[in-house]
Amino acid sequence: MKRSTMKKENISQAVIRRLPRYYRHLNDLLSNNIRRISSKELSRSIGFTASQIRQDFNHFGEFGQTGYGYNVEDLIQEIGEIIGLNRDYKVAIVGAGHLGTALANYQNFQNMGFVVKGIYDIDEAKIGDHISGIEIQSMDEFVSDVRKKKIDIVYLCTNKNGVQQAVSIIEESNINAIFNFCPVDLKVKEGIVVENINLVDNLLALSYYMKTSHKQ
Amino acid sequence: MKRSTMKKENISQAVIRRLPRYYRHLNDLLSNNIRRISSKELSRSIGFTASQIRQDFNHFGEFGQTGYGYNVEDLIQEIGEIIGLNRDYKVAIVGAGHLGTALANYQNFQNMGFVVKGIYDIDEAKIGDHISGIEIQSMDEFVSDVRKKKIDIVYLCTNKNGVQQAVSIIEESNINAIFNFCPVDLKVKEGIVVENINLVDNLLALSYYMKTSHKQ
DNA sequence: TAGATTGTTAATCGATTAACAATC
DNA sequence: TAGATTGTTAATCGATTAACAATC
Repeated sequence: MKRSTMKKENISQAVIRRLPRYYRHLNDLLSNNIRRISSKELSRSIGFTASQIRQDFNHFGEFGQTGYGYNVEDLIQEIGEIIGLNRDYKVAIVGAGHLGTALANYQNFQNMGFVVKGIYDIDEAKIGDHISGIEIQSMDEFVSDVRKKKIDIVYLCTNKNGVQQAVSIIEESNINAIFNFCPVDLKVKEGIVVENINLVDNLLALSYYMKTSHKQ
Repeated sequence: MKRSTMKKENISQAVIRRLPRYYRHLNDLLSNNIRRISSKELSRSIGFTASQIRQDFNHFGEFGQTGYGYNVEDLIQEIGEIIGLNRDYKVAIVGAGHLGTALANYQNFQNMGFVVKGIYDIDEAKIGDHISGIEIQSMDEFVSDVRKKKIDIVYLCTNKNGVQQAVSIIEESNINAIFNFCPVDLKVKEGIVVENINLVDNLLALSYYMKTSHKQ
């Protein structure tokens, strides 16, 4: 197998969004002790076409072996590196409400190497409390504290009113990735990557599909 | 303006996923007292092309007026109906962990008419506790209780191990919509609509884009 | 009326699928 | 070797964008 050559023409969103699916699915296969798989078999279990699977992988290198298929363990390693899972990430949570609390306790993130190192809020009443063993600090300390702690990512879960103020403070720090849970189209300065989770949008899509599935 | 004729050829996911964006954005415009808008102006503020906006709306009817544009209020009403917001929905939460608690308290869902009416868990220790004023009940009571309460939707937020058992129980009830927060590819019987939220997938996509935005 | 803007058809672009030579 | 399966090019499909006649 040729080593990940990272062609990187310009890989489409569609491809990138499938990478985590591959990663998760291949890990499931491995834990069922399946150590080798063809695109055809993988197609059957993951639900993408074999053609698409081969196309997807080929964006990043030649991971397979003609006439043999793919080594599951190697493939997990390769895709993990492409995604960026060959390291840990330090996380700050901004907004210590119910959602912030849930994310601080969310094991599936920690298991992937995303470790919460700080929690911040503007509400004086909350400061000093602990969530998941971490003390809630004031947003006044945010910029200096995240620099000290070398934080990589913010999980943004303030309420709607607090968002833009929080973003301003985050922009003052050296953080360049925001995982945004506020139902707002965030405006951030260049160089900051934003992944928006808009649960309301998803719920409304579900609502639409409920109606249509009924009818036919 | 012609009334929503509901052509319903076969509307693509891409279009449906934009509907909540329109709905949210138009409400923002209305609260800024903008009562009339052209596809061109809307394009500038929402970020889709004017052409796409007109195409999208035309899947559902003729909502505009030649030479004038669209009436914001009417458009909100129309899109709301298409999404299915002209009614309330009764929700049951399955899994009373941190995430279930956050969702029970999430005002943005309630504001759209999705009202939590029951919370269920298998953990005996939690049963009888209250979240957001609602008593946690045993999953043993689920089927009869959701029928009694006329529940429409389940927010599924058990841990990974509990998922399939929970799904079996849900399938016994008359519920046909699941908003799934478990990082698992759910298998459900036909007729049940599933909207999957996989936060890990989103976090991994963010991780990928962090790397690539750095490099260039 | 003249200008603006829709609804809709046609053109373009991009992503998915099919096909197949290369080769393990 | 024969069978299997990749990597990759070509064909197809679907979604987005452009263009423009109709008309308010």
